[in-house]
Amino acid sequence: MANQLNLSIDRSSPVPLYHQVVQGIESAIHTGLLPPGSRLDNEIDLAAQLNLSRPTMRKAMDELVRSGLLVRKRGVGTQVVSSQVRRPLELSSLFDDLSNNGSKPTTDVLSFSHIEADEATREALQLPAGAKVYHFTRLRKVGGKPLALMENWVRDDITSIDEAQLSAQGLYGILRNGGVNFRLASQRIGAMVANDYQAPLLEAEPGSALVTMERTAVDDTGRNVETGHHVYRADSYSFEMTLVQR
Amino acid sequence: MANQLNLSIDRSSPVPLYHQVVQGIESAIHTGLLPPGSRLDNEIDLAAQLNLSRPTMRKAMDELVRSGLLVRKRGVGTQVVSSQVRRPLELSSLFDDLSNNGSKPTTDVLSFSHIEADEATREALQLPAGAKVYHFTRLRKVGGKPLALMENWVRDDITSIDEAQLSAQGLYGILRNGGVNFRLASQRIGAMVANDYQAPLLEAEPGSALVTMERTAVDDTGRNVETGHHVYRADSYSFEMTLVQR
DNA sequence: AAAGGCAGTATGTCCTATCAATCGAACATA
DNA sequence: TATGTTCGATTGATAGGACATACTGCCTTT
Repeated sequence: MANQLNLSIDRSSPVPLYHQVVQGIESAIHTGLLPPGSRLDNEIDLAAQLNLSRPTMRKAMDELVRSGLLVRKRGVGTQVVSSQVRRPLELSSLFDDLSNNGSKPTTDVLSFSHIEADEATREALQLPAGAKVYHFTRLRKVGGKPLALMENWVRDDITSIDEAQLSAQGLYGILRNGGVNFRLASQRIGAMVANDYQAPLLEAEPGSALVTMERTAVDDTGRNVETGHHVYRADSYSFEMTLVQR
Repeated sequence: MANQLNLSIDRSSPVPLYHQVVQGIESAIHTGLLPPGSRLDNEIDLAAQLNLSRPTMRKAMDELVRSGLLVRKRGVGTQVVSSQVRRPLELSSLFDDLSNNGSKPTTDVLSFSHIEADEATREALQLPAGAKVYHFTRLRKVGGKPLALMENWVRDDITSIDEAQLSAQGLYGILRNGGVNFRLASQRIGAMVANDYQAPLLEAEPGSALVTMERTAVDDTGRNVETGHHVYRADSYSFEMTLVQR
C-alpha cells in the first residue's frame, strides 16, 4: 500500500530535513491526501522513498506523534489519527494567537510602573531582595470588544519597556526583540467570577464567569523572565490543547 | 566542572537506557544534587561517563528538555531550570491524579444508560448512525467533599461497563483493564458559573465559579474511545501545566 | 474446530560516525 | 580604547547499521 505522498525535500534549504518532512506530512493530512485512519508506509520504506535515513524519518514522525497527528503501534504500523486534532498548547502569547488568527488585537495600558518587587514576585521570578521589576496592567480587545485583563511583572535587567511599546505590540514580541528566547512556561488555569473591578473593564456582568491563567515564563538561560495573572471572558476564550501519552 | 551524578545504568534491565538516564537526572534534580541553575557536563562527556552513545544521552536530555527540567543552548551548554517546575500536563485521569496524590477519591454514579448515540456524540467519537454508547454522569468526591461533576459518553464496542465498576474505580482504569491503550486526548478548558443543577450536587452556591473541561480521548488504534464534559469547583481545582517551546 | 506455535513485519532501542551552526571568550587590529 | 575576528566548545542534524520486541495472521497440531 504505497501511499505516494510526493513530498519534495530540499537539501539546500536551511530548514532541517526532518522538519520538512513534518511539514509535508502535516499538509498531506490537512489537504486530505492522507485521510484520517489511513496507514502510512513503514518507516524504512518512507525513508527510502524520500532518500532519507531512518533516524531522520523517525525524528519527523516522533514530532507528529507528539503533536497528536499520528499514532504508532509496534509491530503494526503508523496511522493518521481519525479525528481532527487541535494544535497542542504551545508556548505563545495571546497577542500572537490572535494575530495569527487574522484578528487585530488592540491593547489599552491601564497602569504602568517600575517598582521594587514584592515578596511574591521575587519568589516567582527568583529575584533577590531589593530587585526592581516592571509592573503593568493591560486590557486586550479584539474587534473593539474586551477579551482579557492582564497583570504582569517583568524583570528589568534584560530590556527596557515603556508604555508606548506595550500599546503597540504584545509583551512577548517586545521581549523577543529584546533578545529573550523563551523556552518554557508553567501555567495554571482556573476559573472565577467577575468582581466589581473586572466586570466593567471587560464589559461583562459582575458575577459572570472568567477563565483565569497564571503563568511564569523561563528563557533559554534559565531565568524566570515574566510572571502574570490574566483573566479572560469565559464566553470568548478557552484553552484548547492536545495531550500525548508518554 | 565534572558534576558526578553517579548514576548506575543497568544494561540487563528491561527499562531502556535513555529512560534510566531520565530517571537518574530527575532524581538528581529533586534531591538537590543538581541544584537549579547548575550546568551539566556536555553531552559527549556525560555519554562517556555513563558508557552510553551520544544519541542515547541526547534522547534522555530531549525528554528532560521537553518536560521542562532542562534548558539547552547551542554553543553554551545545558543547565537545570532555575525554578521548581511542575509536571507537564499529561494524559491522565482525575482519578489517577487524586490517587497518586494520596487522596482517596470516591465516585457516585448519578445516572447510567446504554443508548443510541446522538449526533454530537457520533461526531465526537466518529461513530456511524445508529451506534450505541454508554452514557453516565458521576460525582467525584475527595475527603467527602464534592469536587467534580462528570458526564461521559463511551463507545460500547471495546469493553462492557457497568455501574458497579464505575463506583469502584476510575473510567480510565476500567478502559485500560479492557485493553485500551490511550495515546492522546484533545481537551478544552474554560469557565462557567454553577447553575441550579450543578450547585447543590457540588455543594456550592449557584453563581459560583466552575472550571469546565471537555475531552475526547484516542487510543493506539486511532479510535476515539471516550468523550466527556466535566465541571470542577474552581476553589478546589485548577489545571497546572508546563509548556515547552518547540 | 479450537488452541497453540511460528514466522513475517513494523516499531523500539542503541551504536558509531561525521559535519554544521552557534555562542562566548580570547585575541588581534585600528 | 574600541572594534572586529578567529577559535574552541557545545549543541544540532544526518547517516547507516544492528539487534530487540511486540503484534498479526497463518499454519500446524490436537
